[in-house]
Amino acid sequence: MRSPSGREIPDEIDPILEELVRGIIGQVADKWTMLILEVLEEHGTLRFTQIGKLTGGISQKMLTQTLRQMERDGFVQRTVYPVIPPKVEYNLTELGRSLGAAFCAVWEWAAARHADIEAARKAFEERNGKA
Amino acid sequence: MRSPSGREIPDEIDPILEELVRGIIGQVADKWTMLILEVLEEHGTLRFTQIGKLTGGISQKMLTQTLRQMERDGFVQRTVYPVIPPKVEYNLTELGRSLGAAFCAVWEWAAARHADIEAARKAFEERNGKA
DNA sequence: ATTTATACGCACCAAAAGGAGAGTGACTGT
DNA sequence: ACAGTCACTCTCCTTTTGGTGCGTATAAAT
Repeated sequence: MRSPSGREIPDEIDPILEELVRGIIGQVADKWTMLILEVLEEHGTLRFTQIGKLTGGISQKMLTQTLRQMERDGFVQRTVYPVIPPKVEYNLTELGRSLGAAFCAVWEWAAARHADIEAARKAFEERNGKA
Repeated sequence: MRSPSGREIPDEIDPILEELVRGIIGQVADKWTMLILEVLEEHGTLRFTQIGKLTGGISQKMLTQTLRQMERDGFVQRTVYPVIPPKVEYNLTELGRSLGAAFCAVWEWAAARHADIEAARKAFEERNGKA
């Protein structure tokens, strides 16, 4: 089967896989996850507070939560040094890096097409905003 | 600048573009948006209630809301036939189809790597679940 | 006269997400 | 003795999200 655009669309999608994939995308597309992914890609290995500063505006709660999720999913590696005061380092795993690479396409699409989207929004407003 | 993975990372990202792109991805990665994108790709032109049935489990409120958003952003075209009872048809625009294509990479990544993710989750549970 | 069908809008409510700020444990520097 | 550091955790509190059910217009069908 082919879509009107001509590109291939899987005929039947395994619903279990679909559910799982959707879940993953949902998490990954999360605001903080993407930001953290970016800063870790740029800076390599970082510790907790550094990530917090570099992402900017994230609360400690969200930082911990997001980092835990990413660790759980195998995107980041968490290294604890048993010193005092505590020291914990975070860095991307290969899986995490491959995720960033996969999302690059969406990034590029959004960068290439955002003008079209904004134009569509303007047109929409004009049609429905004041009418 | 290059990431440890060797793939190119944009050096400086325009924060305005970044914000916009993040917003778009956030919306698009939404559960219902993705589902509707899929059914419209598969079935071409559909009307309101048909989309509701095919997506399965969506409330009318969310269906309307998501569809409006997609129309606003230029992903779907909405055609109203002034008949009674009302008839409204929806179909993807070229922009909508290109969006689906862009997300394909993420889909494929998730499909290819979901086993790794599940393994990571299991390992994580074993480390932290009972310990 | 009443029911049915369609594509919604609106008001209300429950659940979830997320922010703010205080507390913790143990050592180190003053 | 006492404040400072780090990586959290815990408890409120507010905001957001999403579901449910009701209302609506109008013509055709019963």
